[in-house]
Amino acid sequence: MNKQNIPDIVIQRLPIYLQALNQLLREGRGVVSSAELGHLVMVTAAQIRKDLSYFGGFGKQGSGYNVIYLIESIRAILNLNQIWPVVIVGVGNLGQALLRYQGFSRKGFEIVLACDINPSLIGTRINGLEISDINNLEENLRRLKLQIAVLTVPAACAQNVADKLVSYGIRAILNYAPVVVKAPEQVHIINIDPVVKLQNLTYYLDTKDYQGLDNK
Amino acid sequence: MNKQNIPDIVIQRLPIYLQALNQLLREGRGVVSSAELGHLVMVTAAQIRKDLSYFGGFGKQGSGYNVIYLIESIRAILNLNQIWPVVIVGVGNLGQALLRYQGFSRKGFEIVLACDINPSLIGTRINGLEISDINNLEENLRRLKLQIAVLTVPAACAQNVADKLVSYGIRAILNYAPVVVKAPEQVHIINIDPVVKLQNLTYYLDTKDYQGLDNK
DNA sequence: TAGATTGTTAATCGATTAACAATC
DNA sequence: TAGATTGTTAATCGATTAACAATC
Repeated sequence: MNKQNIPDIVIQRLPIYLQALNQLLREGRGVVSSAELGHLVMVTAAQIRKDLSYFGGFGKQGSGYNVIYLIESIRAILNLNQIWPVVIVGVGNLGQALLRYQGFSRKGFEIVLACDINPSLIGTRINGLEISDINNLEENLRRLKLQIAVLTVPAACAQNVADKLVSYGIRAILNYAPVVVKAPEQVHIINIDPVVKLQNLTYYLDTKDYQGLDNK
Repeated sequence: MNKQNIPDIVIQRLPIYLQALNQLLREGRGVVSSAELGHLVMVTAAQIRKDLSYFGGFGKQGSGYNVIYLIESIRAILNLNQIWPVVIVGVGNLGQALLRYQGFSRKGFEIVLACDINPSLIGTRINGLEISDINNLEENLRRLKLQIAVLTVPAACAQNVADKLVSYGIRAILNYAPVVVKAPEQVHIINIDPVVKLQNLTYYLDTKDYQGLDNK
């Protein structure tokens, strides 16, 4: 099975399956059927089986999937059997919060570098990590050989910073800045501007002062 | 045009178009073609025209779309011509960061309520807002008639808190907790656990200590 | 008018689901 | 063995793209 052939949308669902499987593990469950797992993550049983079948057969007819074995299998597929070092670029409110967030290290992502352009931040420590000067970014990235960057800079400089990150070897960017950041296709980018997500939700809500221009 | 018939995925793209259009507006651009807008947000020109056509015709043959008019049209479609009050539930690291984040209010989302279960937080102020007791959530939500909640509580209580939010009238949830939160179908939920997004990216990266179980 | 670009239809592409033989 | 559930194929469904008449 070739990595190229597997739809992105299948890969996107795997971490969610993993989340549910870990929950089952904590509850002491040994096996789970595609029907039950599907119920937990809100997808059909057929979809779960189809998604997994891209990578092989992990279940047993008649009983279902061994929870531990499926967890280990998905972790292997997603390359999660290692600690991934991460850089946070931009230590504003969001960047600081992510630095303090315990969830990353608990799940195998270690923030090993945080940088900013603000002189009053550079040299200070947050959660034990010293904030470095963004002007030393190239040197630091080349030394640490990082592949993953979390981008929490203002919109105005996001593309510029992203270009630099890519030229210094970054291969994956989690972008919180409110712009669509572009990069060569071998670089993977996920955009998660929270405002975009909220603006998506408001479409479905009742509004008090609707001033529509359309025929909705 | 019936709201039911429009694919969710179309609605998801509208805020991104808006983002790019606002950028064009700042640059002083008066009109833009579907080809150029598509280039900015990495979708085809045909898709932009198709997406917009669900709501009406906003362009002019020969020249393209008036930037200001299209911004106003999309804002109307997404119900953005009002300030949306929001509650943040759970004032840990992430919740605190979002409270301090300026991007929400700048884009029309005002955090009017923040609550937590931790007695040492309740009564303190962050960014001018007093943290309230989560035990008063029902009373506060009924009074403020909020429809949007940002969920930044630990995974273990996320579903429980979400159930309460729904029963108190919340209709949209932006969920940062690392679990798939379930709700009746008239309640809209977007999950944005950052770890899930990172786990998606690692699939595509080079790994040093691969221990695969599969045939990739 | 000539050139450009929309809005829309039909064709294509890809993802989801249903169904069931295989088999635990 | 009987019952259950997988893995996979084929059918269906839905989204994207190509093409072009309409028209600015």
